[in-house]
Amino acid sequence: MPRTRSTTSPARGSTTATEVARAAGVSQSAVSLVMSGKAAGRIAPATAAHIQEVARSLGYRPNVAARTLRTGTSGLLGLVVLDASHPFYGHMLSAADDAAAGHGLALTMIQTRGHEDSWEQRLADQLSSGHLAGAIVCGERLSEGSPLRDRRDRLVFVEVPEPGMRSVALATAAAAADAVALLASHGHSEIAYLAADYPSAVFASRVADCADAARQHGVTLRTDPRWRATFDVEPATAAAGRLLDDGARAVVCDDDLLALALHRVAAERRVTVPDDLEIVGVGDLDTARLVSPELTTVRLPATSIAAAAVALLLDALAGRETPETTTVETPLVERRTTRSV
Amino acid sequence: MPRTRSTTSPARGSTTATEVARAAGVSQSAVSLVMSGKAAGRIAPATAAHIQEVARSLGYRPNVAARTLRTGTSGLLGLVVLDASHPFYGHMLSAADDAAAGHGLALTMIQTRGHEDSWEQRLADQLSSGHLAGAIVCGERLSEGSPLRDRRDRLVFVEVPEPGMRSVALATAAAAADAVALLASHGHSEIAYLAADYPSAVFASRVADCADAARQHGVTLRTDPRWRATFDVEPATAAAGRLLDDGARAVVCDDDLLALALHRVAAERRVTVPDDLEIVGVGDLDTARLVSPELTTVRLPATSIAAAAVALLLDALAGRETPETTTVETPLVERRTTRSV
DNA sequence: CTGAAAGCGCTTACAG
DNA sequence: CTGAAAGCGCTTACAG
Repeated sequence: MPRTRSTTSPARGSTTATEVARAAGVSQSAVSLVMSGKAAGRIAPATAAHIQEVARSLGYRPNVAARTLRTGTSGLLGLVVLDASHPFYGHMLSAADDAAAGHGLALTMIQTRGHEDSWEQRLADQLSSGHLAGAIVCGERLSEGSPLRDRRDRLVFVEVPEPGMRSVALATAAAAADAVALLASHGHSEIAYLAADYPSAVFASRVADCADAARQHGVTLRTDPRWRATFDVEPATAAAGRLLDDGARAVVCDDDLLALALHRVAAERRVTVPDDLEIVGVGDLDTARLVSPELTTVRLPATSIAAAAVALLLDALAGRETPETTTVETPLVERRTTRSV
Repeated sequence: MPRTRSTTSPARGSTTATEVARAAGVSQSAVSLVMSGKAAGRIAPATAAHIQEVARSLGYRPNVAARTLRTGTSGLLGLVVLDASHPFYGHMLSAADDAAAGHGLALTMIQTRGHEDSWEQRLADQLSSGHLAGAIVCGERLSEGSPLRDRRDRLVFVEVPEPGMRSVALATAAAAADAVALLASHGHSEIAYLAADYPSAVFASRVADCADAARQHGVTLRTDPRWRATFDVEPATAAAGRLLDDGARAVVCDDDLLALALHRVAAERRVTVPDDLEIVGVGDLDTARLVSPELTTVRLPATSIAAAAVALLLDALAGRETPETTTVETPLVERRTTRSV
């Protein structure tokens, strides 16, 4: 007579290893060994095949919570991004998921937009609770006394390297220098900067790179609090409008979405691009090639970046020693919103 | 003398409830009760406060794998989308994550693009293994004999209702009718359809809706295998070019990205929009308003759709009875790629 | 109000 | 080659 299910235990529907073992006439440990691919040399091939068959016919799937509890590491990776609805981060998500899936891992995300003060704690909690095995942090740096400071072995930083942590750095400083050099060579003595209105470290780093480049080329980089906006269409077009009102003729933008907003406002006002206004974006979103004239922009190759970040994180989780920083090239792609000579 | 850690157990760093209990001088069950918010009337307030304090000082986070194993339900929801890098699905991801986080749940995704034949099995496995508590399926229908058939209580379908399953339906048929009516009223007797080259059910359903509407308006809806493309820039612009070569003057597109590609090709060829070519998209991506002329399109409100889907899924998981289908309105937004009379 | 104990479903030495 | 057993860290009746 089968044991009555204890009333303490919650209702559950799935087949367990014990049930497979009973049906196959073997021990539960034999089932476990076979299912986890550790049967070689420990279970007779015929027995293993029989177990496989019975497991298949019962639709058995090892319970991941039990496995995680027992082994101490989960199969979930976190990806911290500003906003999953931004096409670049969408690409990162997509590519990181593909890369993780290739290793039998799943991906979950943490959005920082609107959670600027809490994402670090939330991520730290998810790491402490064993929910996440590790995480990739895009575009952000750690705050003073961050609860993530001592998580070196479980974190990888992307876009803005974090000292002492594994990082995927982007060569955007070189791209910024190229952009500034290009605009300076067209005779601009002033370059305006259309900035993203988010506290993420990545944007602070982008203006800084441009300012450095401007200094080297003897050109002025102008910034203004009124030339800042989130990526939403209305604020972005409004900020772009103010920048045009203020007479900008050469503009570098924190992001393609901002560049596209400026592009749009220029078209509306019949400002000729690139003759009367030159625009450089960052990202090389698909849309950069769907507007006319096509956008000159700094290409951020999401697929390579995501692959590098996942590889670095897997090394970290496996305790493998790796060079601390991987650098990904981010070429300036000259298209039609800058003049060609 | 502290007990030596069993050599069988894997290395683990985190604080456990037992450690908190020891430090606080109470039982492990008291700690559990307090941490899960079930202390009211069971633990003296002073004791509870003390436990809270000790837990906080030790940085204690309940292990989620243990909780999941014990309670039988995980805190992870799945979102099945064609491709996370598509801005609409990026928005869905973003909004669904916000909605889920509001209930203490996390979100993970499953991409169908490139995994047309395996996503159902993969999702079924993740459900069976207890990895996912439930999932939201966007734009897809179940195949014959799908392993997901009997998962009614854990699934919600979005975009294309699945018979017998909880669904968030979109009123896109009405929008398609409006679009066709608009174009017909401008004197077009033929409307061309620029189609998405993915097997997802949602696209099949969109053409079908347009074909129905065309029939009702005595107008011909033309489709052609050469007028199909994925959302990548090159194939999309190539297909748009063929459609223009073939003389289309009024075009409905499966997606804004396709509409934008057509918009781009038209600009390149100096085809005047909307006078010589009218374009209707689907999605109302941000970019629809960043091109000039702005795109007429069917608005898909990702935030409402995601919120409705998460709400329905939570009802399902809680065993609450709900109406099977929630319908979200998807208005046709008339902008400048269609004529205004 | 509090604690001891069972048990969720696995993995992994260990004994045979 | 195989099985019995311990134990991962919780939640939850149950007894006091």
